[in-house]
Amino acid sequence: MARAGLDPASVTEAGATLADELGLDGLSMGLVAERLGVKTPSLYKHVDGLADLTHRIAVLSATELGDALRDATQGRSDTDALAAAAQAMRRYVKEHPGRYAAGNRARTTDPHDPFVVASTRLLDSLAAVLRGYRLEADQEIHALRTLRSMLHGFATLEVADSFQMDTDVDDSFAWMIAFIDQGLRATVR
Amino acid sequence: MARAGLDPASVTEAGATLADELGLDGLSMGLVAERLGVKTPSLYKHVDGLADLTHRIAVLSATELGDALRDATQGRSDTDALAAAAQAMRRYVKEHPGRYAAGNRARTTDPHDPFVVASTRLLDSLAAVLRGYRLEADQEIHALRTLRSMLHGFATLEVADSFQMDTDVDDSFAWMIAFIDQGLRATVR
DNA sequence: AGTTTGTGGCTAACAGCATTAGCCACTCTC
DNA sequence: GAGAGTGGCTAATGCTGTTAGCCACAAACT
Repeated sequence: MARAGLDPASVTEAGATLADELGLDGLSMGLVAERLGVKTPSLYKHVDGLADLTHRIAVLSATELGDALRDATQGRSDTDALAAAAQAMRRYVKEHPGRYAAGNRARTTDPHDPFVVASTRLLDSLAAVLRGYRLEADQEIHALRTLRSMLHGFATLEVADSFQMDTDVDDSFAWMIAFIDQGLRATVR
Repeated sequence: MARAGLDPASVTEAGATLADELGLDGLSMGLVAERLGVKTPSLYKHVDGLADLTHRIAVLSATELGDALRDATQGRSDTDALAAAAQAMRRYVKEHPGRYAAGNRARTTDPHDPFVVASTRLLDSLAAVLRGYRLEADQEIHALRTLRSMLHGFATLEVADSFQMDTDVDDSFAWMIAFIDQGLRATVR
């Protein structure tokens, strides 16, 4: 049999793409194998089963999203940085719902887990945006959690098709960003 | 064989409880049957398979959460109502993560689906809270989506154990509620 | 009370998926 | 060119969801 030239990264990438297309629940070892032109058991030479594959997708997702946030906020500050970060996050979740879902499913106890590293980097990018608002030090964590909750909540509700009404979702998102921007400005220092 | 006295509601309840205990992904027909003291195929006399069971749990969840919001906001207004609704939602998701997850997974096209009815009622309760802030009519939907995103985002991140740092999560939640309260007050009318 | 009918259990069987064991050919190295 | 390791494969197992078909009980009707 001709070698297929697979490795953990290519298997993960194929799995991530499939998860985006079918939803994370639709992901299966069989489909990944088929997509790679290989029989299912062959995947086990590169990846330690479906749980491991899912976790690798989570790491990929956190890394990619962290990069997207970094790129988006590069050279911007305050309101601009906030808007750019928010849009970047929303777009990433819309384009890669399966990957993002994998990231949310990830549970980890090990602090050396690459997922922890990647999501810490991701959170740092969001925290950097907030720094432009010069909040009190002890309020920063609360603001970070609030911002993250909003963005995460909005994006997941949107990809789950949970917004009824036909009012434009883009408008709502813009409104929400303006809302948090103004709120942060008004927060006592 | 002595009859077990099951019906769709009791099967759904058992499934919901199991989903809360094990996570929605841990839910299986076999476990539900075992918990009810019955063999797996018997469940199919009451429920149309795992997908149907999950959907019924989603309806249950939306209904219960709607009731909780209604109860919590009863007789309160403005800031009090907002805080009560927010706490009620957070508590529900913490106590019933599996049910709530089922509600988020629910996809539906049919407008007569009881899930649509229940979640509309739920959203109405949140909208009622906002009415106390006397926003412009065309801003209400945006504010509703923002509020919902925040609450949904915070609660799901919390039950997914996604908040690192050991800063008190209760404090962050209170901060977030105060944030949105002040923001809504400051919104131009 | 006896008969009848429908319902809600059951066992048996099957299909799909993840996973493991064990084999074998190709490829890279010396 | 010989040898070792790697990465495919087939075969087999176990678990889960689901369907088919049987049979006993309970309620309803005569």
